[in-house]
Amino acid sequence: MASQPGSAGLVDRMRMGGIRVTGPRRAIARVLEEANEHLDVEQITDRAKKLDPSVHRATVYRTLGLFKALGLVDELDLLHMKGDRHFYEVRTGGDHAHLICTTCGKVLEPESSALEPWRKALSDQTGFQLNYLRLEVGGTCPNCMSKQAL
Amino acid sequence: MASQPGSAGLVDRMRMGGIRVTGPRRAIARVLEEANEHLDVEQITDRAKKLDPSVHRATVYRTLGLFKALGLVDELDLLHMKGDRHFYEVRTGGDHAHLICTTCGKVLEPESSALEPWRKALSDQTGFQLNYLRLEVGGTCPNCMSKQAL
DNA sequence: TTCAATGCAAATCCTTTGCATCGTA
DNA sequence: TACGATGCAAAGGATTTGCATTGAA
Repeated sequence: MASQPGSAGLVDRMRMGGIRVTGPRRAIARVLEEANEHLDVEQITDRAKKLDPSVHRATVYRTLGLFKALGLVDELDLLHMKGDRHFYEVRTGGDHAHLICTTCGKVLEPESSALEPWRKALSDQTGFQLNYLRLEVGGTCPNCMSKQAL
Repeated sequence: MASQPGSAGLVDRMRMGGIRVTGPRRAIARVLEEANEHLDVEQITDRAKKLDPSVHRATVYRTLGLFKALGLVDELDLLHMKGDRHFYEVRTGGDHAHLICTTCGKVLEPESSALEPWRKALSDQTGFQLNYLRLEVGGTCPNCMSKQAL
């Protein structure tokens, strides 16, 4: 449990961020924290409604925008596999890549700490202060490859 | 997977891909090849119209979709800096990152050949056949940082 | 000649916004 | 209590699609 960005729950992090903790926000936060996959707005809305039926889609958009601005969640598009929907995940401490099978849509999240030296070098060379890294890799998973071979 | 991804011009690569070479496609290809920045659909349409006034926005969408499917171009969103527009660039041989200043919007394209070992390891570990890599890094450029310091 | 490609306009899909009301701090 | 947050509905913007026509191979 690192004690930096990803240590506390979203509700606490909302308070730290200085925004109000409301019913809809609790529901959305819980949905995100309990998700095992990457959810899009529609999925988040549906699940949040089960926790609090009053949650409206517009609120989900607004809340995700806020969470994103506070650095509580990251927005992904997973290479636009299926339309232009965006997906969300709780932001944890470390960078990680997203490895997407462009055939079946499966998503893996390999560790990418090996990129740290590269990142540091990039910062040194360009003078940029880096604060966000998104790495998405597309390919074909072993399972889909064997199916294609048939 | 044409012979050498970045070797031939888009028109030749269209032929290799087995799609017809039409006026609108020539115009769009030329716009992409002559662009120094990353263009969105609107910009591509505007510029293509100067070469061939009949080019319609719908054709640009269809053509970009085809080019993407053939691996001739890559689609980027540059971290959704300005709305959710997508940007396009001609696909060359090697991977490269996109480094985006989230304050002024400037985009750099640092070499990322240093990622090659990581990519190989990822492929070995997961069994995926990798064919696409998108790396987008957000930060603040030196210029914007000094302005903020004031 | 043939069938892919195109222009056009309408349809879709995703996301944002105006406004009156509600509820956290 | 005050002001941020929300629900609802309507607006907005980007992208896609149906269809008749055009044109590359």
